[in-house]
Amino acid sequence: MTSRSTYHHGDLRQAVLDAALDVIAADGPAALSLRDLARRAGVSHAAPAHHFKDRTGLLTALAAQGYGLLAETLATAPDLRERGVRYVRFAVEHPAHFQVMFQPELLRADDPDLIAARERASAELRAGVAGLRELPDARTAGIAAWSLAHGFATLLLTHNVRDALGDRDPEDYFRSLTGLLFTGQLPLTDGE
Amino acid sequence: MTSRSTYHHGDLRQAVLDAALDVIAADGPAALSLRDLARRAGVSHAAPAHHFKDRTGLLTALAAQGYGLLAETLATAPDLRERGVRYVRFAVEHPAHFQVMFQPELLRADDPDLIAARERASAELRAGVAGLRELPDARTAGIAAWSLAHGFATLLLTHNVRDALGDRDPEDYFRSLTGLLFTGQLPLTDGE
DNA sequence: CCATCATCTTGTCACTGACTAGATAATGCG
DNA sequence: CGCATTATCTAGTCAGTGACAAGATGATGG
Repeated sequence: MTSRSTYHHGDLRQAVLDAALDVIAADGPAALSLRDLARRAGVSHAAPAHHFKDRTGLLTALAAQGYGLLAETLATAPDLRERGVRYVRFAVEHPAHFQVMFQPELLRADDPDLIAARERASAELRAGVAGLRELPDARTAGIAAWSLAHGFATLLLTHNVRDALGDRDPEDYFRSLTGLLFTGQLPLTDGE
Repeated sequence: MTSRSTYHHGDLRQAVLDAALDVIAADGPAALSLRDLARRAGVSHAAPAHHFKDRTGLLTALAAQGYGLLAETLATAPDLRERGVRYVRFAVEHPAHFQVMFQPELLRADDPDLIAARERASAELRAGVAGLRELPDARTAGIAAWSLAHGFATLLLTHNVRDALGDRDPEDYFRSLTGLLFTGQLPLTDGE
């Protein structure tokens, strides 16, 4: 990849995005360097800027891509619990996307692609509780379910549930979490 | 603060930590520059390095401080629900600490102070479910409660629940979340 | 066939983190 | 009290980075 016969790369945009995913998954967004990505793709140090304008542009493109993937993943889930499971699965399978999506300081908030993709994912999240008509406040219920899945996914990626997990599959573990919570087995008060 | 009569600053360590909290709360950890912090404190660009070794050292010190604060906050909570509420409150009142604490790539994982402080906070989290003797698996219950609080706190700080929140107090909203979840009002399957 | 445009290169600038050597103050030990 | 040791801070330097500008190369369409 270091030497190239053609002057043009061919698909530099995707090559840079893929390389960025590797770097971020390994060492986080802070370790990401446009010049390093350029070296990996075998192009000059300023080439990536033409596709993403700047560092923020690259991260914004990644986040938009992530929201798109998440929306796809959620779309075909049969019920609310499965939506949660797929949310967790998305975080595990696309850790770099997930990290970038939820660090707004790294992104250009007014980017049209980002806003559109986020809205698609958001609609899928809302769809998960839309059918629960007996609920007084579907939106609050949605936030509750989202919080649970997002929190577990985040703690998973930040290595905070390793001991509890053991060698169990994260998705299975999450299923048992929902079972514990939603059946009212966990009392809130008078614990002692 | 720019000019200083004495050669020594007096309390440069805390001054740098405080300035770092401001920067991170405003623009995230990525916007943090040791040289900028030095300028704010009115010292030379290399002075902070003596207190924190490097950038990672500074962030690790912040994280350790954060875990200490969190442990203190949780210690006096009367029951599990109130522990969750205080977890959310901590995230709102100390957003910079919270962000840094849960980005392991930014930290020195083997730092003794960090490990000790994290263990103190972890013990307080476990204490929240320790009294629930009727539970088959207190550890899993702890992860469930932690996930919910952590997820809500994270979504709060990343501006993902603004619309749902309106002008309500985040803590109150979280209380209603727990009420909704733990009483089994939210069916998991057959949503449609 | 040529004009236009997208893509890539080269060169440059200010800024940053990390390191080194040396200056200055505080501390403790005889 | 005097002096050595240590903690703290300054000044200088280097490689790496993001951003920008100007120009080269190749593709595309009228």
